[in-house]
Amino acid sequence: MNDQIEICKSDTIHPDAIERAYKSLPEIVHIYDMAEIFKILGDPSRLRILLALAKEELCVCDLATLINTSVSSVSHHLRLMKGLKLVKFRKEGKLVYYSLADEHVESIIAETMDHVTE
Amino acid sequence: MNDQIEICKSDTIHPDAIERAYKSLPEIVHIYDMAEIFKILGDPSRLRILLALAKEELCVCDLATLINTSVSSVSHHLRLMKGLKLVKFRKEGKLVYYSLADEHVESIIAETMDHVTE
DNA sequence: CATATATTTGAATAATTGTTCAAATGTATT
DNA sequence: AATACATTTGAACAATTATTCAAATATATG
Repeated sequence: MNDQIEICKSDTIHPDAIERAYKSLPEIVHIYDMAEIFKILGDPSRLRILLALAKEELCVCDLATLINTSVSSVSHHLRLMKGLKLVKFRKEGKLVYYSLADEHVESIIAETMDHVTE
Repeated sequence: MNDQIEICKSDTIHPDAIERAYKSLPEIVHIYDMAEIFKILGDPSRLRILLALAKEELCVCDLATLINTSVSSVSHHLRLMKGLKLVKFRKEGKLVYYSLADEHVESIIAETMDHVTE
């Protein structure tokens, strides 16, 4: 076996604690879903977009002006966030208006803001 | 200028909305700090480590067994999370026990869990 | 229909990152 | 001291990703 090189010799140092912790873990699929969301939130440009949308409904062009990047870049970010249901949109003529999909996004960011400002 | 190719022609489609949104944004440094935290949370292995530590204090070896990866990999993850004050540790002989640094981490993950399970 | 503007999309590139491997460090035990 | 085991560390590699550029759509207007 390959594992023995890296894995601890005494395979289970605290078997009971491991067992309890293991049983408390959410379903693996939910863990992957959460990781995907956090990965999306882990980019300053996207965070700024979401924070802006928490305050105002804005079109793609507004967002590009606001965070000072290309329209294309903003559009790519919005596509990712649409995919994870973090933002929603409505079309009005040439323009596409984006806004937050639900209040969870705000809560998650607010909680993290608390963490970094304390 | 280079900008004119990508930036919208009508530089400000909704100047008032942009202004309001801009003023509501947190300081840029906090946005970058938050992004760093989310980036760290955006990995399934690290999420599992944090979720396990939310339930039990565990040593590096326990964590490696629990999430079925190498000790080295776990150690690298823990180093990153230590750096962002997401986990804390105490040494006891050969062993190093890790636990969550504060309850914010749990709240952030819990809020996100709500989002993915609804 | 032709033009103008907003948005989307796909490919390419540069940068970041998770894991592995090998070696080093720290701490007990014989 | 020497051995054993837990943990850390650094370098290397493969995979992922943010941005840019160019081109394609979509929608209004002259």
